[in-house]
Amino acid sequence: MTNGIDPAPQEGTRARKRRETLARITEAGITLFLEKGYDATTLDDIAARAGISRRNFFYYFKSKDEILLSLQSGMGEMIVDALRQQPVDQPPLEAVRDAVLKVCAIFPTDEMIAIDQLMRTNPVVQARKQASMVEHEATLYAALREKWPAPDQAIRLRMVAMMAMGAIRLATDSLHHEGGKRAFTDILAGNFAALRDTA
Amino acid sequence: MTNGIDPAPQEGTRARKRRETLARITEAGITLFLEKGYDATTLDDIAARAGISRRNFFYYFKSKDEILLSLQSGMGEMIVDALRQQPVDQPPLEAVRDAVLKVCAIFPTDEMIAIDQLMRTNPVVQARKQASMVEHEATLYAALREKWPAPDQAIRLRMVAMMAMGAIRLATDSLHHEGGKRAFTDILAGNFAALRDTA
DNA sequence: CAAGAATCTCGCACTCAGTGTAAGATGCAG
DNA sequence: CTGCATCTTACACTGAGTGCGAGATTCTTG
Repeated sequence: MTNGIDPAPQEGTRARKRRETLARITEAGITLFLEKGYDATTLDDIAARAGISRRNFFYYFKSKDEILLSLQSGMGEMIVDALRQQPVDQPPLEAVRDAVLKVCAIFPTDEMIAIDQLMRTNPVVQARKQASMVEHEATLYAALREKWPAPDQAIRLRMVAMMAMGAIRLATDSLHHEGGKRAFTDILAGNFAALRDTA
Repeated sequence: MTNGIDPAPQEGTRARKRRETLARITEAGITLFLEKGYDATTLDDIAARAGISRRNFFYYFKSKDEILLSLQSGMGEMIVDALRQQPVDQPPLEAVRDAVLKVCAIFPTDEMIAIDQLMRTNPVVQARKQASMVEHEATLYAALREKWPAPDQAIRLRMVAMMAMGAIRLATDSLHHEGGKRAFTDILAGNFAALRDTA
């Protein structure tokens, strides 16, 4: 659940203010979404609470749903970073599995459920979430190709990226339907095991 | 690319008119989208061309993007039907592969490219398309469970459904980037082969 | 430090998708 | 024929997102 708001070595006034405003908008959005629901929360509400004009909201986010989407926008890069640190002598699918498990262990399960719940209330948001998974899939595929550049591996690596992101997606789905009985990483590990046994 | 407009044994005046109006709206939409682009086409344009009021459009479609989405809404059911006719002694992934290949052979490649191109022009439409793939995935999973009801197979079958729909999605992606060099079914078959070799 | 560029902020006016309502027209079943 | 469900329309409204232009703030460079 990382947005692009965290660190900043040597940042000037401008960068600091931007970061702060971004954080204020995000917090205002999440709070109001949880309070009155996604659809019932207008951009006027969010802007007022964040202390900015409605017009200026669009200088920070392209659309209302980006507030929620930004919460998981960092995941793609995090997985890629973790993947780069895996040994090369592993089979690709196992390397990705280990990387994904490391990254997902960071996110608190209850927070994931809350955000997921929120996204399910609006079909467009839900759809964009799936689309962002597809983007992460593409990012992951690029990283896999860097690590295993042999051309005859390309199709296989594309499938690996697809399966890995699919495993994550189905794990969040199970998490939602189980309501938190099993830990996220356990479900995820089970999915990867099923993948290996299947194909 | 089947919408719910085709057959109708014993249909009354009402059902016939509804079918005709639905077809007129769809045709008006597609024509205008291809002519002026998706975003530049307003619901007023579509309604005028289809000979209905703007308000009445929403009696046939929930939203503008549903015109495009409806073009592939039948695919899930078609795959499921094809799957039911596969022999049971096959491994699940192979049964799904054969079913998918049969269904996809029906759709003309050039039409698929045209619709796909259209959808790529608008991020929300694109996102909803991915979301509809996820729905088809769920439908497929349900059908797989019917055919192989053993409880210990459940997770595996969920992965199979995910991989199959993923293979289709990545095939349309390749189709788009290659611009029609290879036939769709060839790409798809290649993807399934890569799946089997990988996991 | 001064001046100009780049970034940020706002208000206003506008387009368009989508919804609520209420009233009229048309097809259907008893 | 008559009541009921379906279809159709016009009107008014909310809210997301964009274009524009003008003012303020921060950064950069001479």
